[in-house]
Amino acid sequence: MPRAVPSLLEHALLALAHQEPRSGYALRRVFATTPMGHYSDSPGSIYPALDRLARRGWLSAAVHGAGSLRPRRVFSITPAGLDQLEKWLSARITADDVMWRMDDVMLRFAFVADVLGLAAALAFSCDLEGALAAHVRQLTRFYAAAARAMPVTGRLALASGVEMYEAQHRWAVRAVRELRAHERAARTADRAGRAGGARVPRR
Amino acid sequence: MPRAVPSLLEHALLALAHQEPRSGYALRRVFATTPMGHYSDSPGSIYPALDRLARRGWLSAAVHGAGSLRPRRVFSITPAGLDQLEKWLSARITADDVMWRMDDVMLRFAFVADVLGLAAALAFSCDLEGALAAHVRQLTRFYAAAARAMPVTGRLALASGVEMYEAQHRWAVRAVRELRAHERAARTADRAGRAGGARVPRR
DNA sequence: CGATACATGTAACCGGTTACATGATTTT
DNA sequence: AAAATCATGTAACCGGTTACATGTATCG
Repeated sequence: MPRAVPSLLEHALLALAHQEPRSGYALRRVFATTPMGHYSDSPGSIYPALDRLARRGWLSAAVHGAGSLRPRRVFSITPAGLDQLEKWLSARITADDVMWRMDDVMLRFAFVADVLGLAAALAFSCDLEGALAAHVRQLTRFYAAAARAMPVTGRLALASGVEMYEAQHRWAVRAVRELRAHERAARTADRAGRAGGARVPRR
Repeated sequence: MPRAVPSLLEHALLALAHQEPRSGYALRRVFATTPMGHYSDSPGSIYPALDRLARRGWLSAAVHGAGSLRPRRVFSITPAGLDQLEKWLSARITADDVMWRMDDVMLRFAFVADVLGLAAALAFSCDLEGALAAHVRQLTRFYAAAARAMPVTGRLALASGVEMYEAQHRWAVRAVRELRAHERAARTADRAGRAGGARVPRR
């Protein structure tokens, strides 16, 4: 019976395997060389996670060099895995998500256009922008009420939290704008392509 | 033998017990009602953590209602606990800290003035400001190199990371400024106090 | 040939999550 | 008296961390 809530690391692995089939080591390198490393590298977490995903039927491992002492496994996503990935990526963003699980939200954001397309990415961003705006309002109220009673650095630490969310919100507004522009560009290219004989490539 | 690296939750509990002796429930409530909840509330983590801290001799538990079926324990910090707390708070900030452990850094910041005083808080902020500036430069370089090859939302997600660090840095600059002002005010008050007969209270 | 990077794993440990259990006090 | 809230805990589960073990390919 598949676990109800896969870990962030498992989702990240699923999404990376969706981009292209990769070996365990190739996956590790992604975590080791990009800010994705926040979702934890180290063989001790990745190889067991890959095993779990394979056992659940979300990844399939093509074994290269089956006879040798060190067979290499290259992981690809399965239809069931893609289902799970899409389910994860298309879940609506809740107030709890932005309050407690921004790491998960941003990981989802990083892959949403890849898997679900530009329109879904745009919807995701709009949702996110709204949820962030609401959370900033709430946090600001909390700050106004609590700041007076707090010692200097405690207050500053709280202010930092508020400002991080404000920055994240400004970013979300820009993300919406950029994705809209992208969509417009894609539509224009599409129309030009159909009108003029598919001269502009879609990718 | 005490663990080498206490968890964030343990440090948070130590710091809160340092502010004033508190019961397990009172501590839980702090986590449940403030953004400190990010360091995890829930009895299943807090009570065992308090047990560990008491076993290590960093907290001492004053038992109220010893005979009853539900004795209450009020935790205070011990000299050994204060040692540990000071050691944690006075550790220099490294590049790794800002890259991988900003949650720990900000938790330390929130308590540093409380435990070590304003001067230490100011030094901490200056360090932090410098480390953040360096990290922003590094991240910006990475972004410039990687952005071109990335899909839209992946690039935007990365940009979000850069902007979060930039916002954190701007905050740090302001924190330094505010703490300097605070120190100046404290010194002035002190001088006025000594000159005019301790009329202005230090706290 | 030896060092280094590539590549894959295992196992012990630990702490956080979730869910459950229970008693005391206050409110309706 | 029932319900809600205050208050304290326990136990199973799970996954990430750390450290270790080992084999393969490449390069100077």
